[in-house]
Amino acid sequence: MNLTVAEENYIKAIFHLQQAEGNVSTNQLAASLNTKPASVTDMLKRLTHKNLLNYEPYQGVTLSKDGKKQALTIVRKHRLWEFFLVDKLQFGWDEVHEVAEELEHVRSKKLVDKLDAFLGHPKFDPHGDPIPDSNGIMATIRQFNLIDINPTAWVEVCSVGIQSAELLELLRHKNIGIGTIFQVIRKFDFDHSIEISIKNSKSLNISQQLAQALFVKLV
Amino acid sequence: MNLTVAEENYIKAIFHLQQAEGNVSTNQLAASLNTKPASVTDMLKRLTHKNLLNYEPYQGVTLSKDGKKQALTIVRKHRLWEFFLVDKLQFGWDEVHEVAEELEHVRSKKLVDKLDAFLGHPKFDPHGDPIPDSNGIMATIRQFNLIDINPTAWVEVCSVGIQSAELLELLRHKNIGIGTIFQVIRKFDFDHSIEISIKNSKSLNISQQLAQALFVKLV
DNA sequence: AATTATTTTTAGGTAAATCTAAATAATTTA
DNA sequence: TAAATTATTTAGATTTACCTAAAAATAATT
Ligand SMILES: [Mn+2]
Ligand SMILES: [Mn+2]
Ligand SMILES: [Mn+2]
Ligand SMILES: [Mn+2]
Repeated sequence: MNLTVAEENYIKAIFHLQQAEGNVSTNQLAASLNTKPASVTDMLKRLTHKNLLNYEPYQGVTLSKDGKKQALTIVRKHRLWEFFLVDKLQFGWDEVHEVAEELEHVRSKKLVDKLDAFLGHPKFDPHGDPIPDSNGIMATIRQFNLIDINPTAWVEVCSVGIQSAELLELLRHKNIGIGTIFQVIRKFDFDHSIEISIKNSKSLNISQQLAQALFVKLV
Repeated sequence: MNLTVAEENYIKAIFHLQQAEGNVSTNQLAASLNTKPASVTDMLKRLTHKNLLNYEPYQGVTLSKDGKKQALTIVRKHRLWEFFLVDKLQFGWDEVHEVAEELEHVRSKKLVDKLDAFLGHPKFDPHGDPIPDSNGIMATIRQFNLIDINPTAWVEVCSVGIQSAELLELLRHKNIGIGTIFQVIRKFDFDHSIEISIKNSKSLNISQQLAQALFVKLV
């Protein structure tokens, strides 16, 4: 069953929204897709008719088993292309989302799998989000917000909460990226800033705002 | 002025058809785009209104200056992606057209130019067709059909007239590809087959059908 | 030149994906 | 719990990109 670009965008949006909050509302979808609630209702009916959603009028939606499978192949394509753009074409990770938003709709199983192999079967995209494999299975690691980590713990940066150019600029300046390993040294109550020490390197200060944008795993 | 996928496909089809025969007819376009003449007329009006065509009812169309510029950026994208698929992802050149048909519509000047650089600014696609540069300029070499070359001439294969898997299979078997250099030794009147001799290698026979599918330049 | 055949356009219609405005359902507040 | 507010759906339009059937223009044949 072949989906249109619009249908795929809806499926993907529902997938992401339901991760965070279970049942997804019409208004949430309208906001996330930059469209109007009335348009969303139309589309929900169409996707329900195609058995991709569990939809109860006025009660919001979730993806059906089929819908979830579709969503995972779109997410896989999106993240593989993002990896390609950053790793091979030298895009900054703040520039790739828009382009990947189009590339994710190119239909060719062979293309995706060959791209995956060409890239060396990456497990995470440039923002640290896991890439589903061809069976829709993706790594799930226990992530914590840096703001919640206590001193002396060693951690590895595994994703970012925001993808702005400004964040990227700051991280580059501080020499921090996905995969960087460091130890939390101290937390300051006054401004909630954090002192960290990057593996064999000098220690540096992380502001509250920055800490809130960084997700790490314990190592 | 941003074109839809359908509009881009029309512009590109007109570009290719007018190369061969000047004014392009409604029926030619309908055949080439797998659609109906009535639909073509509709679209011709829309594209004319956007100043991309010179269209005189009942007299066929050609691209305007603007239309030609648009066409060249689409052709550039199509051929760069084909090169990418064959050179980096190991597709056979009979498999790439369909996928490139979708990839060519991804809108990002930056993407195209970075892809071009990543690929090493290739001048020809896997079928031997020239790739326009970012200004729309492409190499033009004087090509001849192998069937028209006379004995003792040295030639280099520069493109193929057909892109079938069957042709690719045969060429691989004979160890011939784009760039292969050989000498035409003899032509046989009975079956119009040709004896050729590949540079430092044994001589071999090319059937009439094969010769008609190969385009070469004199070296 | 008149007839026939072919090509192209027009007329009228459909499905997808959007919209605005109005109606209805659900939730919150007083 | 009744009224007010908010969320969602329905009704009715619009645009794009197609379609079929019929009319009109052009080209080819007697
Ligand atoms: Mn998208
Ligand atoms: Mn990402
Ligand atoms: Mn195309
Ligand atoms: Mn090609």
